[in-house]
Amino acid sequence: MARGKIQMKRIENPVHRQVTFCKRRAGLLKKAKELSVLCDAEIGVFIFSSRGKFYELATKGSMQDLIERYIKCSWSGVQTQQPRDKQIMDLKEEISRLKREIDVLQRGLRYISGGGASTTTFDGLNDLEKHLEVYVYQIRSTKGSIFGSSWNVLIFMIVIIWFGIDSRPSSWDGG
Amino acid sequence: MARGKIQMKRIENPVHRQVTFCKRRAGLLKKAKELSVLCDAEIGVFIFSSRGKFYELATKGSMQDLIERYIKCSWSGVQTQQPRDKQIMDLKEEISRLKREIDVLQRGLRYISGGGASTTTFDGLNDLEKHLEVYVYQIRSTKGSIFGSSWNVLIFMIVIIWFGIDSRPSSWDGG
DNA sequence: AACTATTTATAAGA
DNA sequence: TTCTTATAAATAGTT
Repeated sequence: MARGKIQMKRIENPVHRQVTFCKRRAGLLKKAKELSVLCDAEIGVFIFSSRGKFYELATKGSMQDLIERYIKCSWSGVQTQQPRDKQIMDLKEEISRLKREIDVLQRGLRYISGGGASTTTFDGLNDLEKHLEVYVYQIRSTKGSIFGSSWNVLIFMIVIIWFGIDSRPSSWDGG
Repeated sequence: MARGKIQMKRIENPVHRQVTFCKRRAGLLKKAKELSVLCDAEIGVFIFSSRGKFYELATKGSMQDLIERYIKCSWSGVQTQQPRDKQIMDLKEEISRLKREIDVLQRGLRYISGGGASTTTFDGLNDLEKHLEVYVYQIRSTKGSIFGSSWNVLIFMIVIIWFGIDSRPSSWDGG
């Protein structure tokens, strides 16, 4: 990819092949980590070199977990899972479910703050203004961009942030 | 990597995250294939998206073969159970945290709809009230970590979701 | 889905 | 190997 294009076929010169293997292996693993971090994905990579050397990467947890999950996704009939492994997977599924729930709310927040409503909506709450801030998140509010092209859902939110002096207000047992 | 650098952390905007996921997933799989071809390596990649969708690539043969080979190379023994117990505890803690987060939302909802504020605030939006739901959500305080014990900030939101007639489920990972 | 301005990755050379 | 650097690729923000 530099100083000239290369053909997409096996590099015959063993020295070049080895050098390229090192460089591109590092690049691939870096890209995998980045994807995992940026997009909250779980990624596993194995690489067996032509001479049998082995390299691996598992983001978020172990390769064992990833393989178990892979097996669950792809070979659904296999009975090899231990109860403990099943428990871990169930817990992870529950976490996913809860995160999805929160995600919906975040989408709504972005919708409303991006233009769906304005702060004038808060006129009725002016008496609190001394200790209020209104946070606005920025996002496009176009129908279809947030919910994909498939939901006709509009979400409005009012966000009131109350800065208390003490740790918790009595009417709200927050923690 | 273009039109500006990005921070290497989870992309919070779900739309941006999805777009980046699609682009970078394609890029990662392409790089894996290239490495395999150029350097005669055998490569397996799995990707689980945050919404649970699954993508894989196995160069030269099946993923099953790769996994068998992986197991031979590096999974000869079974790991001790202690790390697994710790993992289970960590997962349970995360579930607790997420549930607390949702609990706060529910309390906020009751608070707002019960007395603290009323839907009359939304007079200007009454025309939308046909099919609405109210959600409440809490987001991070300005002071510390999300939902840590040290927040003096409570955030109330009212969320009104309007379901349109031709709603269909959206697909995040669809591509 | 396309389009670019930029950032990254990297092939070749030192 | 490792560093450098010219260039190819990938991709973030935008349309």
